[in-house]
Amino acid sequence: MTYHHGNLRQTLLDRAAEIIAESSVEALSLRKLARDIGVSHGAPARHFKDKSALLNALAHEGHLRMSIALDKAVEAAGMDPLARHNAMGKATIKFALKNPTFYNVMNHPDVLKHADAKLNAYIFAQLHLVQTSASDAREAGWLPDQDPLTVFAFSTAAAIGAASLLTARHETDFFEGIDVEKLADQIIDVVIPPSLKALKALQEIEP
Amino acid sequence: MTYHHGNLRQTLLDRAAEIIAESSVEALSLRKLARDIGVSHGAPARHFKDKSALLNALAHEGHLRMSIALDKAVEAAGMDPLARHNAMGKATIKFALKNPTFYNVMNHPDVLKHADAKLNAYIFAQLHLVQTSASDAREAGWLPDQDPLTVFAFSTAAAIGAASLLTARHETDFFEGIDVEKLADQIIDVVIPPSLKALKALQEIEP
DNA sequence: GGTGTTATGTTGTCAATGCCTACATTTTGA
DNA sequence: TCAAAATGTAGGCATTGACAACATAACACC
Repeated sequence: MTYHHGNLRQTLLDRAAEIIAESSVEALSLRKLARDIGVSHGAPARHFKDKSALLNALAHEGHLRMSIALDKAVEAAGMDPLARHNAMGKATIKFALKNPTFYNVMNHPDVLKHADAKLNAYIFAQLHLVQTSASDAREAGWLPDQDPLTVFAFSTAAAIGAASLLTARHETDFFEGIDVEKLADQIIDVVIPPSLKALKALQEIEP
Repeated sequence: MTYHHGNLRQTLLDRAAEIIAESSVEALSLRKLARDIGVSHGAPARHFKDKSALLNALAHEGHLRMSIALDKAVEAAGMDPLARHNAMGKATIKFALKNPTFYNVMNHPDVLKHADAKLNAYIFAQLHLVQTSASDAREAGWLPDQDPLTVFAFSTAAAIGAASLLTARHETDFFEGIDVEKLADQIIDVVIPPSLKALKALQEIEP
């Protein structure tokens, strides 16, 4: 009856996300995906030239959602540059914890390898935002002795490292029974004090 | 003439590493691997039950080499717990930069997913070593206000995050023309002062 | 030195997959 | 209305991972 599916593109993306969540990126097969949805094995090609193209689209959607989450968190943090950068770091890890599927796709080596120009530009722009945020925090008094690039790379490394460490839920789970969200916040608070005020207080006490 | 290859197992591993270095983990095919070496397509099965088994073996070799590199770096750092932990962090990133192939295999999601018990145990043990190192540094005066788990997770996240950030050599190369080894060292020095003396000096100046 | 056993490699086969092409049906818009 | 574009189908092809049956080499033991 309905020869045309109507919204196959979105259905493909949704079901693909489900399959990846259940197993992994590698386990995703275009033919199985088509079978699941109840459409012929050639149909997906009309919407995604390639398997890479589909994963690319998923990664893009993930980046969109993540940047929205980060924006929101940063705005909620107010005007203090340290608070904003701190919030950005925490929000990054939180996104990874709450959206493991998207996060996995976004960081999968094969996906990154075949990322198209648009996706690459998006990633680049996002990194640039983090860089600016780090520089702002530095100019407000955070790590004044380090150059801006080091400060940026340090905070970025901590955030993505924490995300990858805490989302790694394979056999060797080092964080069994631990509140990883809380741990994530604590990590970021070590990276950058949660406010300019906290930074000053820290400097007063140290002698 | 020589119907038996003689050391097919090692040859497979070596050639596999080359192929991965040239392209990627996904691009590795058992049949192409066999063709390259000049052996029938069924031969690899005698040495590796599975494609996963081969990658597992490669990952294991990578972890072995890395732990040797870390041991060496830590011993060379002397007795100061801060210097040792600092050296461990730097050596981790350096290993990733100098052995991108092994590092990629070791951290590839598909490889981790199919890691056998032995490999998992090895990874677990390695993490435990880092945890001990972090605790020692903490007891020597580093970040005394944070709990040991936070201190461990913070330093580990920074190291693996820096490794992944600095080895990500895709289109969007944010670190074009930058001395990444130097940057890596600077990042780790922000994470943990390179010596107990440096830590004290830092605390004196701060007021 | 012969011989049975194990280790190693070969060949053939199968199902699954990604991608391509030719074709069918629906939708659209001038 | 009807031609063109969009969307879905069906079949085919080369590649791949895994398996099984077989061949040969290496080795241990008498």
